[in-house]
Amino acid sequence: MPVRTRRKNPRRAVATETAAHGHRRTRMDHAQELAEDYVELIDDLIQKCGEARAVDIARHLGVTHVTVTKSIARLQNEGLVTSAPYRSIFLTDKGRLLARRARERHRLVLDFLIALGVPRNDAEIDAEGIEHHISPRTLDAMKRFLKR
Amino acid sequence: MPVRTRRKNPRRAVATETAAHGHRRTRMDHAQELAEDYVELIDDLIQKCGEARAVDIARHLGVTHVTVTKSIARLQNEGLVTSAPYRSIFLTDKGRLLARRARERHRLVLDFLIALGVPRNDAEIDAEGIEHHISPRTLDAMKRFLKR
DNA sequence: AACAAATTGTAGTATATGCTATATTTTAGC
DNA sequence: GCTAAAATATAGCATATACTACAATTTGTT
Repeated sequence: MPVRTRRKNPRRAVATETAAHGHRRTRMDHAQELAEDYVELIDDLIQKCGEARAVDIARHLGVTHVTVTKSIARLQNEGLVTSAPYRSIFLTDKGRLLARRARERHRLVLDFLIALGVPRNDAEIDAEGIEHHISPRTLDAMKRFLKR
Repeated sequence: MPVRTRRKNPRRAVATETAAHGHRRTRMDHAQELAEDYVELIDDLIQKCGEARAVDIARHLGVTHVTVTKSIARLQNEGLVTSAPYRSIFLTDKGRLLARRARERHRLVLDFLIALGVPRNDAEIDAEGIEHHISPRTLDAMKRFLKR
């Protein structure tokens, strides 16, 4: 008595490959997500407070300072920030570029959601997660919507 | 020579707490994300193929069967699926409910992006990531947009 | 200058999610 | 029934990201 059926479906194979591609994109989005959040926040803190400290980043993200310290170490390995023990955190040119791109995308998604009729509070929270999953085509569509 | 400035800003403290809340929501979204993707896919496979097998799930998600096996074990611990060695995977009532909710949200976000003017291919990939970061208010706004 | 407070660093732990390699079980074909 | 192929399970490894506890350093106050 077979406990499962076997089906051969070449068309479904193609659909599956497409879906797999989509899921891989999502995982890649996630892998980049923390870096984008950090450099964006570091950029904000430098502009608003003159410097970025681990304690401020931790408060902003709702994690412990240990999590921030370890994350900063990884970002330094990726060439996005520079930091030294007990010193402020700085962005590299690469980090600043990523921060700018992230902020632009964040700003656009936020403006779009508000224009769509989402209350600002909800829009701000949702934009935080949505911004990392927007392809250029979707960004373009949101821009067109904002211009109408 | 101080290496950083100290600023006291009560209003900024409130803003930081709000931001932290937003980031926590995003992390909670992520924590739930894999479960939603799995139960939605399992539901799809059961409906379209009569059964859900690890090998099909792995292909669809673009991961190895080992990753699926471990993830299924976690979902079973969460009461979302039932599975036994070398046997098909089934959804529990709880899992079926989550799958339905996830699919509805997925469908809505996808339709919305297409209506917005995003090419279907991009819309499908973006929806995969976006669907997990949509609050009820944003869902409502998308529904209104689709009805216009 | 001394001391308290605040911040940062280190060690260790935990879970999630991904992989390779290999073993085991089930299914399909002959 | 036997064997090959396919699917699944297990072991071990890796990275990311989160925490607690405690130590070290810096900053602020007196």
